[in-house]
Amino acid sequence: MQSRHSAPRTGRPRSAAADAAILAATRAALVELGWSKLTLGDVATRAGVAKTTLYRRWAGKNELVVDAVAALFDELELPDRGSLAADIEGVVLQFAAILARPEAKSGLMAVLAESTRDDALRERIRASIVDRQKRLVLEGRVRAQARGELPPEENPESAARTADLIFDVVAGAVVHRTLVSAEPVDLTWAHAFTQVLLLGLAGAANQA
Amino acid sequence: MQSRHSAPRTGRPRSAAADAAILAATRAALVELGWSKLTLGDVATRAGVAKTTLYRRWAGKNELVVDAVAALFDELELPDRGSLAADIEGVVLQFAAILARPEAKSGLMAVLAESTRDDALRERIRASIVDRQKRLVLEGRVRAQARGELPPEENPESAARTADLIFDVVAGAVVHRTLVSAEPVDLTWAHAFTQVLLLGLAGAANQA
DNA sequence: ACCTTTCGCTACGAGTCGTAGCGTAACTGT
DNA sequence: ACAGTTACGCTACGACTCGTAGCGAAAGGT
Repeated sequence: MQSRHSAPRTGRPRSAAADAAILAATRAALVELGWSKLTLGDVATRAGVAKTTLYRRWAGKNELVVDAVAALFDELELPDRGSLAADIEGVVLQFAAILARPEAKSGLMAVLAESTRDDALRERIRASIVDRQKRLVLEGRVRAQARGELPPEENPESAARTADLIFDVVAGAVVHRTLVSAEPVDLTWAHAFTQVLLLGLAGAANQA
Repeated sequence: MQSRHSAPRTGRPRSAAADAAILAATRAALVELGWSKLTLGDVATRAGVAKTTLYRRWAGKNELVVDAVAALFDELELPDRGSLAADIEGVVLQFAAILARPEAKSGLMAVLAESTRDDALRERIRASIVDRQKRLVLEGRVRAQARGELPPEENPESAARTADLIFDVVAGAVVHRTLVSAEPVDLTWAHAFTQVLLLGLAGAANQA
């Protein structure tokens, strides 16, 4: 991430191990303490680095937690289960499994809350977390079109709007179920949800 | 809320005006500062009360913000627009209008984040905010059944599961659209969303 | 009048924040 | 090998917030 400005070629390089240790320590602190009681000094101690090192790399708590949580979403990928319905179910379960982890819950929601007052933070979240999920929606559609389960899109503009709608519905429902309702996203729920979504989209396409 | 233990009949009564001033000051502080930079001392100053008064009534920042945000959801009600689809659209737009306010965004998300590590807080949120929304789903179904738009439920258990699913999808999608995608819930979106939801539910009911 | 509870105010130790300064460590180009 | 450059660990610091305690005064009930 910080290689946006090509790294300086001279001087002592930043320790990649320290980066990993800090992010791991941040996640551990999120699990034990939650967002509000997490202190940067504590994270530094857990990671075995000096507090100043932490401040040299991240501007503050928000940015640090975004990076720590973003790593959790690296494992997200679109499984090929043979049908569009099964693919969606797989993604829902995968996403839910990540959200079930306490560090993901408390960390992600807290930075989202802060992002309402900080556009730069929202952009960081979008780039490192949200877009990674959105990509799955687009890939899933392409794959379903290749299978012949979906017609090729006629109007690219309305296709983009539909993709956005799907994304908000899927991610929103899973997050709400996990976080607000505090009930598990199990096979039963994922199946019922997927069915409603697919039939709704099919019906809307027929009516249009 | 604090009348759970019937108020003591003797001594100086608590000032109701102070309660209102504190909650209003909390919302104002949320707008200006956001969650993380909101301090109880600042809220007390804004409300014109002593900091100690604040601590006598609320255990901490979490509980205070929950009450302050909960008041925003008092205006939620189910409009009678003639059809199930129109009713749902109305609720979606109403809910979105509340969520669009900055104090609702930052406050609600922050306490939700904290509630992942505090069961008592989650219960408080559920009682004072979430259930008020959920009630609308149940009322909407009853009204639609009276209109003949929905069949009377056969299995009360599956009916409860369906209501939970609807609730998570509606609330989740609106929250995600507003907060994560950071795009407005306008008439176009609300209409498209409602159509997908209703057609999906109808299709799922036919297949069952 | 008397009792009870709340209120505003002040003061306090404890903890966190983010930064500065310093000497040392690690790596690069000549 | 050596000088230049950057990262690191450590310590110390003022500023701020936290949550609580103690006090006298205010506001109500009986």
